[in-house]
Amino acid sequence: MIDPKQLRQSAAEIRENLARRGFDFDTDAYAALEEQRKALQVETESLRNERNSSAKQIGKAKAQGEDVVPLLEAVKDLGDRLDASESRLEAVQAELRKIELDLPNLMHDDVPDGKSEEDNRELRRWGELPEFNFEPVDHVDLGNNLGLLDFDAARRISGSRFTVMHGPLAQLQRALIQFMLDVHTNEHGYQEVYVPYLVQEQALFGTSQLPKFEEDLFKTDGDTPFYLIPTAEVPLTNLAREQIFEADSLPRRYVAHTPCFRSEAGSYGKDTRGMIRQHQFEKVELVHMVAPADADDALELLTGHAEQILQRLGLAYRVVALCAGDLGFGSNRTYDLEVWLPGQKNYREISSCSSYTDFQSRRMQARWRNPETGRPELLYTLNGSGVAAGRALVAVMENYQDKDGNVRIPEVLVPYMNGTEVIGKAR
RNA sequence: GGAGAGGUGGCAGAGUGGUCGAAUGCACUGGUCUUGAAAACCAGCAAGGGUUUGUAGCCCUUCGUGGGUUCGAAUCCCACCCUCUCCGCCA
Repeated sequence: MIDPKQLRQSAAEIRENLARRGFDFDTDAYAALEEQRKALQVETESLRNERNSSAKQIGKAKAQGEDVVPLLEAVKDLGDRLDASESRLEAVQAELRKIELDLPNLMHDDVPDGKSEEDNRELRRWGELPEFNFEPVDHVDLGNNLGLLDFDAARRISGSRFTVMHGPLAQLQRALIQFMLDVHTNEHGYQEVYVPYLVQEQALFGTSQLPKFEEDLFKTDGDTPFYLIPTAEVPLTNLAREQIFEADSLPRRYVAHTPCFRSEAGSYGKDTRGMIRQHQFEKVELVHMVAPADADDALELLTGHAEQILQRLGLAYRVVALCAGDLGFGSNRTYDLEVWLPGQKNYREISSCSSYTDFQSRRMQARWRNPETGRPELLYTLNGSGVAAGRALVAVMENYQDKDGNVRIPEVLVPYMNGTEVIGKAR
């Protein structure tokens, strides 16, 4: 959520900033509502003030044994006037809130112009593209041939966009997760956290998946429904909900491995082959909570931590800065890591690292105590995949295949595979 | 699932209809004292929002959550949520 105060004071600049995303902010409608809000709020609060002071007067009079009947007479209709004023105020506030919750975040000045993915700016590449003296196949063919990837079974159990993996392949994904967690906790200074996979509405409001993107989420039945987390960003970032952190406890860096659940509504026909886009996938997520002045550095650091994983796995990738049109709803700035997939002869997103400024923390009331002012102020949040385990598995399979259809294990993972160096055909 | 107890400020803990945003203690911050520290003493110390040039002043809201009674609710009534203890069940 954008600061409502800023929304009132600099509506024109905000509209321009959001227009770069292709978002049309109707400032006139907002200003009109805001004018009503102000009048109604002033009126409501002064009525409440009146009520409070007369109640005190009555109390005082009663204590002194005076006749309170005339005083009661004077406040007879106050309650009704207050009720009317309150309900009009609430209606206007609800409309304002609806607009505010629908507004995407302001963008960083460095976000490149552009409408779609094609306009993203490539920042750098790392690694040599692997060369094969045979025609490399994709992970689906590899997995099928090895007898370790079973989309048929997954379809019988759960339908499309699910995967069943067997033996060493299942183990390889676990090895990847374990490796990533070890690097981030032992070398990058993250605290590992175990979090709930089912969360309530307010958590998703906090990180801004709700109210706008409900159709992307799986939801349970019941009076107080749960949502399955689409990313560990939700529970991790909400650790700061309604908290005030001391300055010396920042930055806070958290890492969690969780499964992620996404309905993928609206992506019918996209990435239907293989396990690139699934309803359920494993991810290692990184979250930073920082003082505002440190946010720019934190994004570089966070991205670097995710890059470390790909580098140690020996996977070629590139880093792109998302353009205005491709930027996520709540993001102020995003770097995507795209890994090279020989099976697709293309770079595919494997990590997305975003800075949210105070967009999420305002919704969560996540604060820190600024020593310069002595007051609680909103902290800044960042998150990024470090990295998506399902896609990392795909990348390892495709990049490390040989002409016989075996998959070599990257050196750093061998210890996590009990010494196994190659995955061959199952017998 | 059954029985009981309870949810108040950073923590502990008073408060059962009226000047209560809330006693007291601890913690914390500043000061006095001291060579320094401790102790003692003095003072300060919740959050959100509105108005406003204002981190000044004034005002509103908040005692688990939501409703109700009342001129007035932390306090009374109703519903819900959560925590703890015991019993049952259970990975």
